[in-house]
Amino acid sequence: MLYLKKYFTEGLIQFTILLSLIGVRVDVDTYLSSQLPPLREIILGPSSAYTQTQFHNLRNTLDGYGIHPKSVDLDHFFTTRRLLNQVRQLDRLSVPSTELNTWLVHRDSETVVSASSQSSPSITLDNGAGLENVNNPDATPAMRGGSGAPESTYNLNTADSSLGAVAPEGNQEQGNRDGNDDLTKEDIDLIDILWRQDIDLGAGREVFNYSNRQKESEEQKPSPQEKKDGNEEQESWRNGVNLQGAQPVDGETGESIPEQFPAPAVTTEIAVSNEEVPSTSQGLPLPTQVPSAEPQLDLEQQWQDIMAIMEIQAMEVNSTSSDTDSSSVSASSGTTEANTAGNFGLMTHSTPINQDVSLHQASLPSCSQDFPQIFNSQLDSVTIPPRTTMLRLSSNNNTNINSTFGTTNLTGMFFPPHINSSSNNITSTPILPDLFSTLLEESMLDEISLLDLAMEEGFSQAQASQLEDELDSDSGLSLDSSHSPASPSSSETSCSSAASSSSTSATFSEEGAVGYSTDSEVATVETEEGAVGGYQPGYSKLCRMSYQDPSQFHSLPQLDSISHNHTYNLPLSSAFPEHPELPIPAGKKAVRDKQSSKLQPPQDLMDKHSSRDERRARAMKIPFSNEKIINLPVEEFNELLAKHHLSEAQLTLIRDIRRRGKNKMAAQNCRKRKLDTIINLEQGVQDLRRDKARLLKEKMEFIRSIRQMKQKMQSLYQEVFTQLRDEEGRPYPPSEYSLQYSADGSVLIMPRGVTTAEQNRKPEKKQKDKKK
DNA sequence: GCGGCTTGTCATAAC
DNA sequence: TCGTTATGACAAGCC
Repeated sequence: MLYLKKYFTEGLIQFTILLSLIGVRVDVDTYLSSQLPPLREIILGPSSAYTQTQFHNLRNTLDGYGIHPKSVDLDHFFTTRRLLNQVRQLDRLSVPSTELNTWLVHRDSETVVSASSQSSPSITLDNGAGLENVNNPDATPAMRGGSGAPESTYNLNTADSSLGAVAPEGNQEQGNRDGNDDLTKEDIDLIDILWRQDIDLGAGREVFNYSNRQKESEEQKPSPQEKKDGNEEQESWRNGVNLQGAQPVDGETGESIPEQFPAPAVTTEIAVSNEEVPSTSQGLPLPTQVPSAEPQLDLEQQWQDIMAIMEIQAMEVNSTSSDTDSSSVSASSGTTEANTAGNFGLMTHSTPINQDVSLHQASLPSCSQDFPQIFNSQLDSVTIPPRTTMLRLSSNNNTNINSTFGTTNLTGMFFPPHINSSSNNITSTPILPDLFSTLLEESMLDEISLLDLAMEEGFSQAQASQLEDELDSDSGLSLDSSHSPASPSSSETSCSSAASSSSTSATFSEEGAVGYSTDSEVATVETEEGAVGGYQPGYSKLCRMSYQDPSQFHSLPQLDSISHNHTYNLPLSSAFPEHPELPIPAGKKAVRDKQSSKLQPPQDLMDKHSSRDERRARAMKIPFSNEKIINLPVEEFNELLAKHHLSEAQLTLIRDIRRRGKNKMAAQNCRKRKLDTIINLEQGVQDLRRDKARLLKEKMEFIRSIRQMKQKMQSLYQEVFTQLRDEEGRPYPPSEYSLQYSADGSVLIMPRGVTTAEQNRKPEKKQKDKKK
């Protein structure tokens, strides 16, 4: 049950993100209240611990004490909207939505047609098959019996016409046996769940409680009439959806609801709109990933892969920026040729965002040439191999989705998020490497000429030297701006990679942050709290991932460099003479701990993993846990103290524990905040450097343009001067005369050496108006 | 042994 | 006044 619940919730979160990315308003608050630290931190980003918060005030707004006010779990409550906005700004995240978009909702008429048997070139069926293969490559009817519910959510290509969306392919076989309408009750139930999730994203989490619903269904089962009623009920709400119009919109979420075409056409294609109806089911599909061989290759992993690819692509794209721009523009304008976009799989994936993509004609260009195999293995099964059919994008019926995913966003999708994230100027940022290289070249090539120009054509010495300095500084700047090892971008990238890879570990901490624990987790924390008692910047300061047991990461090569194992919470012989232990080297110590743990009684084992205060509390026989002592609100804390008759020493210890515990968390928060500040400052520096580079480039362009104008002016001057004749018809020798421009626009020919004062004194002496 | 890093703790100011 | 938080400083432990 927890298993299902967890994956339902994860899927829902991911689905929510996808919906957000495509512009559908989703109230995440409801869903983010679940305890999913890794996902949450990946999705939501920085912990609230980075911001100063009046926890006392916020506490009153929290529902219960399940989350300690200082826990980073509080993120759900006061950072959701801000982070949701950030998520929406992450164009890169729209890539997975492509996957979503390709999940065709298609409905056959009453007849059940096997996807594989379809001769129609419709991508729909293939997609459906692909989806099934992807999500459950080993899917068999037998297996389906075990996890049929989640699987069924993936099979979008079957023929449950009433739903128009969800019916497992596997169930097609069953349907062949039992008839199309003979989906198992579980299937219908699940479909019901899926549908309700989709149309009512504000639903409580109990909606996803499969067993409960199963119970309900079982209660309904006995009576065929009731069953029939249930079907009618489903039918009714389906109809209700249909009645909402061509594009029904969920009133609560604003999400569009898939169109239901009443006509029993063969392979009726449903225009996939932004609503991404299918996504409805997509919230659930995630559970089906569970039985897959590598469930850890989830969305985050794919995103990280994509990010890594895009970083490479960004470089390549920069070399052919014009092509990129054109293709991206064309893609966004809805006149794209898929083949053109095929070079950029990500962009191609973004195109289905257009709601009028006809999936019947849609094809997803192969990503194989651009995507590593790791991603292909995920994507290819979802996307269809290159087809000759092209992605048809209708531009006449686009909703605001198109405005949301305009050219800019599409452009932004090609570049690493860390580049895009820091600047409002999305389009300018991606060309940074190119810009710098250009600047370098231009700097080198033009430096001399610019200085010459400055000297010759009016630039002061100071200006010239300044320009020279700027050019020099720019050169150095370009070299380190994007490769700074300390830059947040690289850090984030590697960190994200580590985080996503870390997701392969099945033992995620359920806590929000290392060192933070809720009361409900006291038991586990007390036993599991070990080496990492607090904030581990190595893999949590940037990733904001939290793990209880760092040993889980020792197998991860990405984290090899982060092998700190500060066992502060392990027994401290120095602090406790009563437990004298010789210091043991960490490596051997771990081994020894492992070995000794088999022999030691539980009490000793607990001591091993307890903090000093915990052991003190045990020694003093404090009747409640340290977590309670630390985390309880003061009222409850005082009540707790009053309830037990405690000695003065015990009370003192308890208050010390509380003070130290709170201070420990405060210190962790403080350090996090510091780090975040540093990271933000680094980001700001990079932004400023980028701005400086841009301004320098503009300046150089201006200088060049001024130089060109001056050259043009010089040529005109020569042309005019050579045409001038004196009273006798002889040309003026350039060595003796020059043209002077007066303020009123007139042009005077003056003997060289004549000062301006003289010119002012006798302007009429040799004045000749030249009307050009 | 030394230096760097991380974490816990204390003291103190501020709210 | 009390409780809590923030933060600098220090120490301990690990690598």
